[in-house]
Amino acid sequence: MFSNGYLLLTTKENMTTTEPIPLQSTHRQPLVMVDTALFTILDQRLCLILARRKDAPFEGVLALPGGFVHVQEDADTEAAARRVIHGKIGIDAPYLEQLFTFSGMARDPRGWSVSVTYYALIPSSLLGRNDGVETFPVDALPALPFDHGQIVAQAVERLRGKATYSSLPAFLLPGEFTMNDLHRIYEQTIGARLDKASFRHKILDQGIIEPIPERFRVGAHRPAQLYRLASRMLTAFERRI
Amino acid sequence: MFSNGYLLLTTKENMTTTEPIPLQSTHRQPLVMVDTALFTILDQRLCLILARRKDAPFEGVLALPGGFVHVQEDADTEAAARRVIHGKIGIDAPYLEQLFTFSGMARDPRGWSVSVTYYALIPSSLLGRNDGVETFPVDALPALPFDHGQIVAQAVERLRGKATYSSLPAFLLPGEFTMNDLHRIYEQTIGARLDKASFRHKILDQGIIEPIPERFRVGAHRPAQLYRLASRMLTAFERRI
DNA sequence: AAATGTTAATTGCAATAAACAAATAACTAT
DNA sequence: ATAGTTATTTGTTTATTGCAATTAACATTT
Repeated sequence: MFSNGYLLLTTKENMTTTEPIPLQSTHRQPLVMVDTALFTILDQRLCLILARRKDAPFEGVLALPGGFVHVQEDADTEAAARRVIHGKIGIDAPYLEQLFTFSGMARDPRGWSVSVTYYALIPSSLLGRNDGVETFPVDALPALPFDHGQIVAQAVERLRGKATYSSLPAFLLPGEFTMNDLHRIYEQTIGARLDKASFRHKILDQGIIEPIPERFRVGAHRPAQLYRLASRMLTAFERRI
Repeated sequence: MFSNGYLLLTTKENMTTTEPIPLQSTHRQPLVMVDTALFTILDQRLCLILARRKDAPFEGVLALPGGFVHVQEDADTEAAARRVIHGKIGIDAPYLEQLFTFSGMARDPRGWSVSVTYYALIPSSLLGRNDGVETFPVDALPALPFDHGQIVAQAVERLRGKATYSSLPAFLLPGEFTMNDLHRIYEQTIGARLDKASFRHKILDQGIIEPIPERFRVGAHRPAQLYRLASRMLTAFERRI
């Protein structure tokens, strides 16, 4: 059957030649769900988007948006996460990344379960009015059901870890922003002070943003150069905006 | 029922007061398994431990050690991974970390599945003789079944990413090692040349290892100081060794 | 015993990057 | 015009890193 030694990846071709194996685990299988930590910036503070649960357990309680994985419909758990996010706040997240998979007996009163968690960065400009959706600064969250507190803690840690040396926080901003906007966002996500001059150098050297020619934000001060994410930083999705 | 507003975490206490909710997902649930990428150093090369599969599909083919999650027995997926590793090579992995959760229709001929993957670092000194277990340099692997090639690629990437600024590679070494041993391991895992002097400085400044007083490795050269992982770097498990 | 070879460990210096402090620029509002 | 506000730049100082050369402590060979 495997005369060529090894098979690399199960493609659709060899799936049809492989007879379907109805093998089931001899053990009861857990529930598989996805939960999402959605970050945004409001009033220059790093915030989390929470939604009131529609079903038991914890019906009506604020929690991370989540749901079961739909084996028939979802291509994978990331697709499930996108579906959950779209269903909850009506938009596609510009930045979405798998965080961690939580599991065990204790996390859900329904029993042993697995939750594949994702975190996403969402510019507040994309947020409309949504029923049952509320935002909270990450340093002033309500108590959360299940192990969602743990999930949030890990999401914040990951975001902070990545923010220091990547373009991540820029995804929390709208298309145009000033150097100071970006500076504030980085300070918020990292949770510490950053030197303005050094920050400017690092960001520009890395080439993750580019100035928009002739575009400035005016006000009671020297006009501020407007920047945008460098085109090479954008996903195919973003470029379409 | 939730008169105090919110519940933080589902503890054993409130699990008994919460009536068991036999709620099931309205959708068919996927198979949940764990797969492990086990790294070790042999002949000063970064290697991966593979095992021949005992069951269909791909029976007899070399693959990442893995298995189904046992809802009854496993505390969580990490416990399942530890069980798999122990069953396969008979030891507990000194360093074990969750890598990524792969999912979807295409990865397993049995249908839609979820694999929570882990990677582990195992000093070759702990490896005994094991039936059906073989090691391969990561840059000379056989073709692998399922999506295991992808899993390995991601594991190597993660290891390389973390190695640069952490104590990770030190877990691939036995209890005592020289600065040169460590230097070689870092070069292997990172896959690039590192300046010896700078390396020495960085490692010692970070305090991830400490010299063992009065202990040297002798040979046809100036005796080399022996080091060990600084005690604060060790897990509770490691300290017992 | 002296010379040689080998690897360990240290040192010095140039290049680079980061942190800190301050000055200057370009406006608005009064 | 002047004061106020924020943007941007310019130095100066302080680590960090990369590279090359040097010294140390042996074993081995002659």
